[in-house]
Amino acid sequence: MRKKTIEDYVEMIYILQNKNEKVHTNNIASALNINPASVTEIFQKLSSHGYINYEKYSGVTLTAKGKKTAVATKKKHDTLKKFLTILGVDEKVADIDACKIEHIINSETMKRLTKFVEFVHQKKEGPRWIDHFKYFYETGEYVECNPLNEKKCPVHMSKQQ
Amino acid sequence: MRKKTIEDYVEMIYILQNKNEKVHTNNIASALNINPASVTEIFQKLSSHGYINYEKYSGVTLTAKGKKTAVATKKKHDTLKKFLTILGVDEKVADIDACKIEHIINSETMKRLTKFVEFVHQKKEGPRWIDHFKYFYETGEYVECNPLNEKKCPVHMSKQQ
DNA sequence: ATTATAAGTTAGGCTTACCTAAAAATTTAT
DNA sequence: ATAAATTTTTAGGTAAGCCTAACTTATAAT
Repeated sequence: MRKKTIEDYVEMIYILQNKNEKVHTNNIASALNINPASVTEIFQKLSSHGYINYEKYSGVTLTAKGKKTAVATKKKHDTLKKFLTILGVDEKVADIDACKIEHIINSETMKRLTKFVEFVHQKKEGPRWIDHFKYFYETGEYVECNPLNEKKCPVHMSKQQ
Repeated sequence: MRKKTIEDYVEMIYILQNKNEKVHTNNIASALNINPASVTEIFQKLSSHGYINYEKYSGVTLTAKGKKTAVATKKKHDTLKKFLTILGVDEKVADIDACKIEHIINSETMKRLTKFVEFVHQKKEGPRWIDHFKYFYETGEYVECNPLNEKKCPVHMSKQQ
């Protein structure tokens, strides 16, 4: 697997912290599939960078700074996942991709994607064009359609059975 | 800058190869902002993996395998960039992000994005909802609109002045 | 309370992707 | 055709991010 970033670890600590009070090397090690000894090193690094409170042998908790980073990262993750899901990407794949993209994406781009997700969610049933996109994706056929002849439109017909 | 992948190098060799016949260490070194000595090592690695034809002191050319990888990578890059541009991301930013995402994105996700770009480009003026998205992005206001009352719609009105 | 077990840490090692400095090969200028 | 300049390679070094094995501390069982 790819080298993990500080964000990966902080995010995972955040997730685990919401289950148990403190997070221990073994929790992280098994969650991220690395050696507990490596987690100790990572704890030392995260601590020296001010992301966590760390006392030897007693687990860690996030500092304010760490929590801020974690929340921001998780938010990016969730938004990316939603975004990919809107396009029809399988949920598991969307999750994997979100986890990679969240660390490298530019904040401007992220802002656009966030707004896009908001935009799509304005109507609870989602905009009409999404059905058209999915139809295009499945069949390769591009169908023009507007509210007037929706009844005649194969995209929406198939939905109405 | 981020660690470069094999794909980064192969892609860059491909780009430079379309200008000059052969590609030399210095070309890559200055294009990717790394030391020429490092490029020699990279050439050795790429050669041993069958991506390039490499003879000491005489530059490199892509093998069939290398070219295939390069074309595939560049295609991903271009599609990602187009995709982000559709959402309104600044061209330079889109380029930077495309260059990172192209190496990590899942092929299923890539397929969706590719289809999405095709979908949007079916109509040369682009679909109506994009204007609505951009309006939403700028103003925060979500405007419902369909072809019937387009004249009354602030999104399209502002376009018609 | 002592011992066995589990969890966490340290020390030392490996690999990768870079680097610098110096040596070797090639190209250019006279 | 030789010397000078440029390009490329080699050799050796560093930092990051992981590893294993051995040691230390903490926890649980009797």
